Amino acid sequence: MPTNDFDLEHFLPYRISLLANTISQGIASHYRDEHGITAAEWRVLAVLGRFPGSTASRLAQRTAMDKVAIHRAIKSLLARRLIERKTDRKDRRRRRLFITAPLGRAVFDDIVPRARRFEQELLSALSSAEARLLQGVLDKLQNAAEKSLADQAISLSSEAPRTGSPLQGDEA
Amino acid sequence: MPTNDFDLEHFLPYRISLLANTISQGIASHYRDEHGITAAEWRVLAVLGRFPGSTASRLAQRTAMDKVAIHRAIKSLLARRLIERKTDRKDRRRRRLFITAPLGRAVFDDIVPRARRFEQELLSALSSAEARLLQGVLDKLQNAAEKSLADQAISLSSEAPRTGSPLQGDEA
DNA sequence: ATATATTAGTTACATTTGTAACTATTTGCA
DNA sequence: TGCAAATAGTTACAAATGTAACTAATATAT
Repeated sequence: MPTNDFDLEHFLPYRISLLANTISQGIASHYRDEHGITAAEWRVLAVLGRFPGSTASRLAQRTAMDKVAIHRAIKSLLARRLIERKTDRKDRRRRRLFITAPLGRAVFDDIVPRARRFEQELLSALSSAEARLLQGVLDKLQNAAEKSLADQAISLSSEAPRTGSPLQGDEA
Repeated sequence: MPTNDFDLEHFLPYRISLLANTISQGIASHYRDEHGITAAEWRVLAVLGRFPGSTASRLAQRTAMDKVAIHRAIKSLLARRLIERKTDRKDRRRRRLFITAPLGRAVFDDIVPRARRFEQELLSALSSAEARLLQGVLDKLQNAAEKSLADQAISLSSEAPRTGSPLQGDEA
């Protein structure tokens, strides 16, 4: 029996990918228009605002971007003097990053409220019940997706199957 | 007052983008491993399974991909003889596309159940109440995101502001 | 103490993706 | 009719992204 009744428009992975696409377009223009900031750069700034002195690899963990993407974002932010870099004296491989005093801070303080407003625009489309459930739903979907991904990785590799969880958490 | 309390991990656009990323990795490997199919190619197949004889531009509408992305997917599927192409006699610009009889169909019939299974893995992580709300939530978020995007476009252009809805629907 | 492995960060290259220009065909209309 | 505008599809080029190899510094183990 051939399967003709598959409907892309209601297929959950497609819906989510579409939504993420539309959102990232929206958010990209929010950031870009005023300050020429990409989404990746914005992520770096956001984490540095919260965790000043983070290293590139710490940023990679916290943003789920790989280290090359982080590197590029950092490079561009450094060039525009929105962040600065200090080599750690204990471990000279590490370079700690900080938002610069007047310049980077100004951009950051301008963008954060915009980001919040955009998020509010999205959330205000939902009923309060829906909004309340959303974070939990996203958590669960994220975990399920990661789990499925990990299971596949196991079934494909002839290596010894992993016992633990797929994504090890950060420190503290 | 500087804004230091912005938290990327709970920022809705980030969460959704992260989820979409993880899902698309998962789904990409689902498709790719057996048949060497990309997500774009899968979307084309999915629509052609439902609407045989669609043209490239119709596919672009139905998959929210632009015509160049569609073109590339089609090209690759043609090369592997998973789809075939017939020039419309009424309008010779149009080339109607069809999944090929044994080959394309076999791939399609193999992938659809996998896709469904993956979707089920995701949905089964949710409570029935959450699952029930999800489609509606995604619809609302999608509309809100599109609306915000459209509003921005208006505020940026010096053109006459649009009156209608941002995305015109399909025929039928 | 020294060789080996690991980690941080960077660079180089290949692949993918997006943007714009182009051809062929059809449509609208003076 | 015939000429401008629109549409379908394609191609060419530029920008973004991913993969792998590399350097420097530190940690580990003998």
